[in-house]
Amino acid sequence: MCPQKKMDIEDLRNALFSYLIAKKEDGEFILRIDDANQNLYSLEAEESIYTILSFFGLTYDEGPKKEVENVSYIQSERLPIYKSYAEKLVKRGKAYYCFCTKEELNRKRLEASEEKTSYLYDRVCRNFPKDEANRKILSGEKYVIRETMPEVGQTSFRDLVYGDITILNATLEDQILIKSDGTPTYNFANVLDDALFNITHVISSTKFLTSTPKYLLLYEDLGFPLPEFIHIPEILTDKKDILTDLLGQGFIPSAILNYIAFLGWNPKNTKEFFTLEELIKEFKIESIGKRPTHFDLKKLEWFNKKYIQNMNDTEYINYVRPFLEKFYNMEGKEESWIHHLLLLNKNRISFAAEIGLTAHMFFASEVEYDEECIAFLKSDSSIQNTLRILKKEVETTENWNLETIKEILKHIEIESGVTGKLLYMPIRIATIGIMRGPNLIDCLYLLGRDTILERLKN
RNA sequence: GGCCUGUUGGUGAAGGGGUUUAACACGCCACCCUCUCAAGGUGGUAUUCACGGGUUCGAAACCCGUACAGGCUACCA
Repeated sequence: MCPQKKMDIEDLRNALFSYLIAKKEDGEFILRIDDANQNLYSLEAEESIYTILSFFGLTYDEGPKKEVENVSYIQSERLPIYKSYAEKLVKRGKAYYCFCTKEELNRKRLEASEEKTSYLYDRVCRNFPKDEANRKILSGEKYVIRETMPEVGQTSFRDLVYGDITILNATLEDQILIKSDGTPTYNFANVLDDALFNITHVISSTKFLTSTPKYLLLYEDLGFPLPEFIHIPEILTDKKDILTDLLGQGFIPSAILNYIAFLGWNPKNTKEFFTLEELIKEFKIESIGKRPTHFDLKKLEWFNKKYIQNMNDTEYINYVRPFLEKFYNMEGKEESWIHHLLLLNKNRISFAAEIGLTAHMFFASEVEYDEECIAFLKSDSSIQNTLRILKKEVETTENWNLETIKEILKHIEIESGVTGKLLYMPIRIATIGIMRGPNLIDCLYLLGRDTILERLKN
């Protein structure tokens, strides 16, 4: 994991797939923090990795918390190791010191691009005599260590998702392993760490697909056994920080995980609900897709709604209540009232924060009618009479409960002679202020006698 | 510029030469239920698989081109 920006949806999906593959293969899921570049490091980002992984139940078997044989999984603490391996490669003739400056290289690259040709490092330092190189280094001259790439032939590997990938060696640059400040490049550090930690399955974004032959060559030069390579498709989104947003809106982790599992994978049957355990059982590397997928909020909302519907009442109340309390002041509200309100919205909301919208009518200090309401109130001559009777009935009702409210409605029906929509809609508009909402009787009950009389004043 | 990968409805996708008049799910639309909305139920929603050629008795599936998209081509990760 990369501690440069907060974990987002694609990082989570990648972690999920890695987790599933590790469990599937009876292996270990290892967390490594790739913070070799301290300039780009962000503490907030690193912490988000721990909190999010644990929040989603993707527990790692090994990670930065423990130290194993004095080796931490945080790269910055192991910088000397990379250097020593690079030196080893130099000794074996698989790598060499290079004294070319950035300026020189940039100039050459620019010239090449002006001529519309590609530039690969021209390998001027490749055949530098060793003792002279050592002399330069001793005298304090800056250098990088580059890998000696083969000039002819091709390099192939089998990706478990994308199949056989072949790259011409002539297109490979003598890649830098150790930068002039002595730190390893990302590519080198990763390959070395993966090898040193005996990583068997390298799962990464398709972004690294074309770099993989380079990694492969590094494994060979280093003399390590090759891992399996699994590249997984990109997730296309038009927004950033989606995950933070989702969590803020109260989306359920298991619902997010369930949805995310389908981003680049599917069970090849029509099953759609999966727990993490079921995913472990049914996930197959062969079923990972090749094409980039779009993140679809609507579908996630549907999943989340289904998860809400599957909760029992207690679970549900515990889930949404914090959000209700965040939006509205619960002072003086009875427990049973809060529960009634919450439950009334159980199959109306897609995610917890939506309670803020659906419960609005019970907390608004005043109701404002929109044009549709106003038009309706004028649509029939019986309406004013209905409301007049409603007011009278409410005023004379002592006990305010679902039963008495039902009776009130019955009385209005008899006295006014109207039924159906013409009976209910005016009451609905006059009390909750909108034409759409939950069951009227429940609404009236929750609103309470006083609020209703207040709203019926005008 | 070179190289790699991908392209099935608005979205996720199944299907890997013939039972496909392209499954299933989201979305959307209509209807039913109903005081309204939501939920639930029923149905509709792809003149056909990016395009053009080829192979074949037969192609969404195999091959070749083209287009488009993304990635790599950094002393970024």
